[in-house]
Amino acid sequence: MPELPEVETIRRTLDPLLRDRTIASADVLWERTIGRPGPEAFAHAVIGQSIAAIDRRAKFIVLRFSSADVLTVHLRMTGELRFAPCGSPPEESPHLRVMFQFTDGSQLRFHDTRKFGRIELLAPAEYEALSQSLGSEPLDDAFSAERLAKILHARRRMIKPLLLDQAVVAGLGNIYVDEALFRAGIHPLSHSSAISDDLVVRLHAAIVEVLSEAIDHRGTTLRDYRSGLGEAGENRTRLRIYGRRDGTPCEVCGSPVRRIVVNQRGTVYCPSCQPLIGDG
DNA sequence: TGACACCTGCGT
DNA sequence: ACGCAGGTGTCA
Repeated sequence: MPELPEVETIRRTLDPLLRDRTIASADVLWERTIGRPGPEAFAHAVIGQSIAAIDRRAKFIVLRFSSADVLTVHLRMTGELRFAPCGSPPEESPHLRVMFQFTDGSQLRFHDTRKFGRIELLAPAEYEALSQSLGSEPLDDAFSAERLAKILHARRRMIKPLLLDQAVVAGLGNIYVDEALFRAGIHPLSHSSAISDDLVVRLHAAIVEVLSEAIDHRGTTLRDYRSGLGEAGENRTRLRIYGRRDGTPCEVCGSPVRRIVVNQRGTVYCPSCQPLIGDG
């Protein structure tokens, strides 16, 4: 479900609600949701931990405990993290997978229809290793057009799979890659090393713009995504290419858009606005 | 690089 | 009944 803008929106909504709260207990209703250190050890180890900060890295929500341990949440396709104030009605959803109870009676609930989401408790060094394995944060100042040019020109890969690779650029997913390539006028099968510096500048600007706008509109809700307060995002109407059906007219030039499959991901582009560069 | 696995639900 | 879905990990 969520890409960088959705995860960031959840982080922002949860930040003031979770900060300084202390976990009283954790219930694991679906064991495979918990990776390290395993369901029982996890439920025990989080008791008494208090939340010092909530960060985001790539598509991970990162709860930093005052102990320096780190709880990571990856929502994968259908995960949802929701805060429930003290006195909220009990959970009735059959898709509740993990529930954290705080000492003041409020709760943090992890729902996940498809059960792909993962929660882990990591020691500081383990979290560092995870973060090291991920690529640039596209909204950091360090992610410049020059840096993107180095990344693209150093690899011989198709541009779309490259941008989806979290070890290269962290946080992009299927929606925003298609949107950024559309805005930059680059065919998704273009060869990364053949993209000119001028086009890389356009692509860099498109990535930053697409992600920033989506955050401004609190994410894209297609079906499952909700903020930490259960609200849908407003970005869907701003999508220009993602999700369009094959043959429907391009919003810019009117020629029919194409829908293809790239690495098992549905991919929409306009053959007229997005010419192929290199072999693809 | 691709095929498949992990899962459930929804639209056609 | 079938295909498809905001993701990623692991095989050959």
